[in-house]
Amino acid sequence: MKKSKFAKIEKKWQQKWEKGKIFESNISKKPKFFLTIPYPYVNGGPHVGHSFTNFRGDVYARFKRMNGFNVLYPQGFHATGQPIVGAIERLDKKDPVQISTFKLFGASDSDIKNFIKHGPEFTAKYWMKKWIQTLKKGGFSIDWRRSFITTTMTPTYSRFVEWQYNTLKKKGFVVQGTHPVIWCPHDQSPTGDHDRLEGEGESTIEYTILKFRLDSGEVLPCGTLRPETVYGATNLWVNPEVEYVKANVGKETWIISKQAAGKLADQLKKVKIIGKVRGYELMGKQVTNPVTRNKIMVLPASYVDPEAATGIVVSVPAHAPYDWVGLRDLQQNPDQIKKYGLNLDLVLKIKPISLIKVPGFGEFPAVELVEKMRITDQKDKMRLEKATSELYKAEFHKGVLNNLYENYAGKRISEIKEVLIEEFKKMNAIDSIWESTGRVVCRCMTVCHVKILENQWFLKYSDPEWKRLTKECISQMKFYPEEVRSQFLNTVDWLKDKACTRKGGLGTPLPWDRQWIVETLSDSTIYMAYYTLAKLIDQKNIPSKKLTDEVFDYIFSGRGNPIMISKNSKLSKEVLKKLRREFDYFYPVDLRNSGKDLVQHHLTFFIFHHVALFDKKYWPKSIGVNGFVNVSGTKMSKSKGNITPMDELIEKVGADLVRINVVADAEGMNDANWRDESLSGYESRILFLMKLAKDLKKTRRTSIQMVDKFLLSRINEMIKSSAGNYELMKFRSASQFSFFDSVNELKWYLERVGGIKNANRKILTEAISIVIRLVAPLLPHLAEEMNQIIGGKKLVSISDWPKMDEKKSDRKIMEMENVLKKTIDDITNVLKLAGKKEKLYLYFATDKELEYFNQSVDFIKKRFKFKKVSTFRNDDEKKYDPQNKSSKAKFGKPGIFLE
RNA sequence: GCAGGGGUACCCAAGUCCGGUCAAAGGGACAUGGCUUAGGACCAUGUGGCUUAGUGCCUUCGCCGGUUCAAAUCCGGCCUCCUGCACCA
Repeated sequence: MKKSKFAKIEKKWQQKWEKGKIFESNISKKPKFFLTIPYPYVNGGPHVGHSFTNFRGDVYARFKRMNGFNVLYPQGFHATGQPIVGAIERLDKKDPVQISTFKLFGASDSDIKNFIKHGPEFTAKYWMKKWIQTLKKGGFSIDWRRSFITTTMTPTYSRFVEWQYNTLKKKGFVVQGTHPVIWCPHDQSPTGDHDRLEGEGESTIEYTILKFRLDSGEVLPCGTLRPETVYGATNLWVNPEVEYVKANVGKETWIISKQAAGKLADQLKKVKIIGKVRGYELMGKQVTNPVTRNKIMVLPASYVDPEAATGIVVSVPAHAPYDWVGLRDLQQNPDQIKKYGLNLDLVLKIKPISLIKVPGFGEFPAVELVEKMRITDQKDKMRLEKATSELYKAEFHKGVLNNLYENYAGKRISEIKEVLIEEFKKMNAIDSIWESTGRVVCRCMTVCHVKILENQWFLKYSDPEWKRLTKECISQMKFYPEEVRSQFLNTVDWLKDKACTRKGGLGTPLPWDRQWIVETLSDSTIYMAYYTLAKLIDQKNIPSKKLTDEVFDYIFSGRGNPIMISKNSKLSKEVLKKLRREFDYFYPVDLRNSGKDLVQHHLTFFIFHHVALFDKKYWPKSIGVNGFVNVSGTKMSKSKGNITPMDELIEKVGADLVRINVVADAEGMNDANWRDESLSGYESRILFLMKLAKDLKKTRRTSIQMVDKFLLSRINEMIKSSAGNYELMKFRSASQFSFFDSVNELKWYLERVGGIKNANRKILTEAISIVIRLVAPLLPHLAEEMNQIIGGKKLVSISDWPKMDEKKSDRKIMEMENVLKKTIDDITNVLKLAGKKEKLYLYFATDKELEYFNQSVDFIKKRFKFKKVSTFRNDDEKKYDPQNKSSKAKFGKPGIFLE
């Protein structure tokens, strides 16, 4: 692989930075600025996808450092939970995808053997080292003394998590409860989106069970999402080919599919199977409708799926396309009726019962829709599904109940559904069963169902007071871009209680119930506070057992008696006070930057936990959010094989080019796009600046001209516009001003003065030195290099941001230069229309323009290769003006005559 | 389904909050000319249409409609793309 031409330069400056310890941040008199980005999960190395968030963090850190802040920019590493454990399991099974992913990031065969041999913690630490190597190569301005890896691998950090949860529990924000989850009966664990072979995005939903009863007292429970249609039930459907079971459910005996029995057993019901019933045995039996008390019949339907709900279905043919088609099929098939020994007359007598009036439909919407869509039989599942969802939606939102409902006639379904369910409950007519919204298959190939977990621990995000505090914090925060604020507020509103513990994977056990481990998103909400302590904890080699809850309470709040606490914890009073001082100096978090996908969970949790655990003065100050990184316009993913490791990229094109190519590509919530073809544009401009810096010694002129003042004016403008955009994390705009516009101004200046020799050394040096500092956050290594070339002694990384000098920013000169540029455009235009000319005559309306242009005659002459250029006031009597062009002259627009 | 953010010329993208100065910054890409032994790099010009000695006009900013002397920008409706939706990092 070809190495970047900047590699040597970058290495050189990285070493100087490290030697000078300039990014190590200690308590000082300067104002501090504390920023963090999420710690990466270490089951692989960094790739371009990480680069956006990471580099944005570093650019901002560098910008703030140059603006007089004592910047703390630390970096930790994350290894809580299942993924790294899963990765090792896959390696063990020789999974080629996992092996190639690790190899992509630079692991060798022997590394991989070691991963399997030494397990997840070893592997996580291996990748942490890789990350640090790459970040150093990228020139990140991180204080490495504060790094750590979660959670139990750093016992002191684990202790910190324990303090966090003990405290949350004391405040009532951690509670125990039950909760439905999608569950794999084989793995005996919840099946999250990422663990699914099939059914990503499916969630849990509660079906109502309508308890129809046989005369014998046994229950035929029907699962439905529309219990309100029970009034229109004409029959039940049972699949004659399926073997059902008879089971004691609570105090009743239910006939249900075998699968349903399994589900109910996982849903807090006592289920005991006591026998079997063949579907066909139920045909023709009479059951009593639990609400209307009407008697209806059990009929056969092949579409009834034993996997779905109870495996028994209530038929409402007027409003359910499936039911109508089932009924129609049966009525047109006397053989079938005979086969199951049903009474032909009774079957033929069944008619749909109309319940709901929907605009656009008559009495029996399902019948109409089936005919309209030409659904031929119950095997036509595609069209039946479509008809069902269409009709259900229409009826739910626009449907109105008819007179069958007595008290509720005329009401909309959407407003009456819950009321009816309550009523049915009181009648002991219903029960419920949980289902997933669609089929979910676990990675282990097992079909999943819903389990109701008991004794799960929850973070009580639903707590109104907690929500209120969080919103109060949000209202005081800054957001970059400001648009995400409403997203945070919305998230706070809809956030419900969240399970915060798990049974498997790496992590910190819940201190009071150690069978549970604090789950990853829940142990990573306030760890920024740990950065402020990490350095001292390492240096003083403080054991975790000395970090008692009392100690943490004192450090984070300042409350408590240090002498007593020191005595109890055996932590020296001096160290205790030092820890407190570190925290108090660096906290709060001034900026947290992250990808936009984290807004709805991590970043919101981050705020929740801070307001719960810390005093107001330690609440976070701002959040920055950015988009993702696409590669050449397509989303990055393992399956597309377009994951580009950051390391490789830095080797190939250099850290600064990678940095600017990502960071300056998009701002706001937009996704950045890695494009190789953009690199040459950056590179050629960088090389131009480098050459200019080297060429400074060739400058000869000492007099000051208008052009010089113009250059300084423009560069001064750039200071302001760059800074404003850097401040708002709008790095694309910042690069526009600091880099592209500045380079264009410098190029224009060189052309105006007629080459480097005719440039004014003092002016040009000043301009370049400003530009170097303006681009330094984006191109830190190359800025250092250029600064050295022009004789700068101090490291740019810790230099002051250039000051905007109002006196040097001369509006009038910029206006004049604009007149000149416009005039040049006009001359170009005329030449194009009129053909080649040799002499130019310009007529000005003001002396000022005349004077300005007189200093630029050589430039104009050279540019158009004129033999002669003459300038006049428009009222000059001695002027040469055969076509009276001087009459066209206005301020800002001189008259032009060419011949 | 719920919530949030988008759709601007060949491509990326600024402009939208605070209507006119917007045929619409900047960057790519392409074309022509210059420079060069050649290639690259660099410089100039051009990239909706017609017109013109430096001008003027018409059409254009997802689609349809509205407000206004005036709309990429304000209002209403529609189409469409992206992100998240929980025990998963």
